[in-house]
Amino acid sequence: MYSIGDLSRRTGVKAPTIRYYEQMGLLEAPERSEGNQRRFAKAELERLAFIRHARDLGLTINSIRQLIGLSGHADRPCADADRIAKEQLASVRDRIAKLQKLEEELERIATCCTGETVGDCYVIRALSDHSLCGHEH
Amino acid sequence: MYSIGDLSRRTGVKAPTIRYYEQMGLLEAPERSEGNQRRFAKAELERLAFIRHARDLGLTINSIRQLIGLSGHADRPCADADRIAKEQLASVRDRIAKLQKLEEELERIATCCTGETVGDCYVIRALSDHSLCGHEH
DNA sequence: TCTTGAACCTCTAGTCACTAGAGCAATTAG
DNA sequence: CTAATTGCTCTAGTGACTAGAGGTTCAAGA
Repeated sequence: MYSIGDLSRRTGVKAPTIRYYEQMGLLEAPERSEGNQRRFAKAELERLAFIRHARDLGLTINSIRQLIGLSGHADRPCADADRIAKEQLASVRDRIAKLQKLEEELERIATCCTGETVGDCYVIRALSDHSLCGHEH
Repeated sequence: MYSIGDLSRRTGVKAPTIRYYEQMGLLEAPERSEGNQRRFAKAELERLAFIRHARDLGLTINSIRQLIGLSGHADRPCADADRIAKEQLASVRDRIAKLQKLEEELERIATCCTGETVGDCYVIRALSDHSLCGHEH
């Protein structure tokens, strides 16, 4: 039996966040002590590790809820779980591509500023004038 | 003189978002028609394009407010503008690095699932078990 | 056994950058 | 002149937490 603080230390998830996950239905309401404090079993520790891991991978609370729903039915085809992971992968790749364009452009903007005052600052001119951009966005 | 809809079409920023920017102090309160509708001058169109561009680059509303503050004083050194751009670049690079780790891991997870049912689904096992990860996160 | 201080409880509100909707008023095209 | 479109303000919702108030419980030392 772990207190919320134990769980927090073991998983690196802050206590208010654990309560939030419970509220969002990712964790089941745990047992309580006589004084109404949460007492978690090992299964909950493992589930929280799962949630933490999935969040680190960028899955939304909703996706995680779906995965938890799936894992309750070990006999069902795993195509859904696979689909969720693939969707997540696609979205991550998309975000990377967008950020790389930004990187390129910010690089140009931030390294080309040779002006002494704001009046001739390349940063500000580049932000004002889209035509200075290397590409569309 | 542009209506809010004109401005929206010209900059690709939705009308409610334009009002929001005004409320946040990024745009000055524009003139109004007799019937209390916003009428924007060309300067506001340009400033909105600036804001749009900066938002596309991932700058926060706060950073943009700072830049707008700077650009009002064309005689001040542009080191601040430069710093804001550099900070932004660093944060973008950071995000890219993190996402690339995720990509790697999701790739492994999503392409290795050969199980037929959730019970032996690699996706779910990998999410539960951090030790299956290729690296720390 | 008592006491102290840390950890815990619930509840509300705040964050960011919008977005959606209700319920009206003004403008514009035919 | 009328109908359709566009605009107005205001409130509330989003996601995933985080912070704070104001109170209760627990565990360890004296």
